[in-house]
Amino acid sequence: MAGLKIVMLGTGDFAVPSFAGLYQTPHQVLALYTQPDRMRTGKEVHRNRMKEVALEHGTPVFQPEKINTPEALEELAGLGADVFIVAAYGQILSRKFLAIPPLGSFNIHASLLPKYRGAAPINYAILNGESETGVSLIEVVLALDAGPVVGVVKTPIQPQETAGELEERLGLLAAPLTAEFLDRLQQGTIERIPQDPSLVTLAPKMQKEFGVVSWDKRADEIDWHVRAMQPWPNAFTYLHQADRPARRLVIRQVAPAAEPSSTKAPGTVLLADKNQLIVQSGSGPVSIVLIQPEGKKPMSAGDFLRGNRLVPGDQFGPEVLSAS
RNA sequence: CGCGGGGUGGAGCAGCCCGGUAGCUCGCGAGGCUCAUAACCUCGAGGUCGUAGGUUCAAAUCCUGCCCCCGCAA
Repeated sequence: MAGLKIVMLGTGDFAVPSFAGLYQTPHQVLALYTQPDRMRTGKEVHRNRMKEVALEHGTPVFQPEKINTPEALEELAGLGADVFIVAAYGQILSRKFLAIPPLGSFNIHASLLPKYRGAAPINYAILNGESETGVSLIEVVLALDAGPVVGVVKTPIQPQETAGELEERLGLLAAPLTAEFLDRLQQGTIERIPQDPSLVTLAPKMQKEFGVVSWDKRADEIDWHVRAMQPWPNAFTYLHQADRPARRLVIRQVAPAAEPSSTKAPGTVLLADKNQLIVQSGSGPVSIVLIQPEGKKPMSAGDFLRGNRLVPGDQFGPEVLSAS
């Protein structure tokens, strides 16, 4: 039996293993749809690894500005695909889009649906201190990430895992799930399990302001936050010292600490010796492990303190401190 | 041509504006002190100051090109 004819729609690195894995299956990749190359960082065009994979295999690449225009849909329909696979594509799909493939459209989503519907499921799973997450394969319906689940794989979140690291791991887990699903789809043996509406939670897109560290949270919550914000937008705070302008600092890793106990305000530097930088949180001290000043690479607290004299009483906090 | 910071012994920084003997906190090595130590004291090794050129009696420092790293912005 010949394989299914597939059109892949995806942009993010999360989708790469699943996409590349399709070439190892009997199924046929007709085309890749991915976002236009307009994302730029400085002078360089942002790398689109999905596009690179497609080009390596001689697969046609389409990059319409809007997928839902009549012209784009007509072009898409003309490919004659059996099924669409969507993963981190970045565009909302219309009713007419969904009507095209005979076997349907399926989305690879990086959470255990119905938890964390939306653009940033991985970030929210870590932010909320979940112990477990995973990848869900769902049928695409008009409501965002609301379709029935047709496949799932779970994995524990590792103690120091950042959102970027977890995304990479989930991307790898998604590949066999997707390949195996396509076989079942062709055999007509898939099972659609509806999502329980009472368990739905949302994970809206990350924004820069989400990176601001709230020192009045618990130490473990600050750890979750710092990990959830990587690699973007990054957890950041401002260091306020007497007679100096505030400095913006990215916090890359923290760890709850045992000592010293203090009743100082959250954000207050409690200890700054040669190896340790300890700050008061909303629930005891928290140790800053890796820190990154503007224009510098991440460095250990010890390295940072060698070139930057901090004393107990210095304040971490928002850009402008409220009067104490 | 989006804005900006940086490249100084192994690490993190100062010095640059106002050119004139390479500095600070650590690390490393030797010795000392100590019951002992990541503590303390003494001594020491280690640097083409990113790179190419220019100005100058003299350049880490001023000027120009280039390379590399990073933050913001998306």
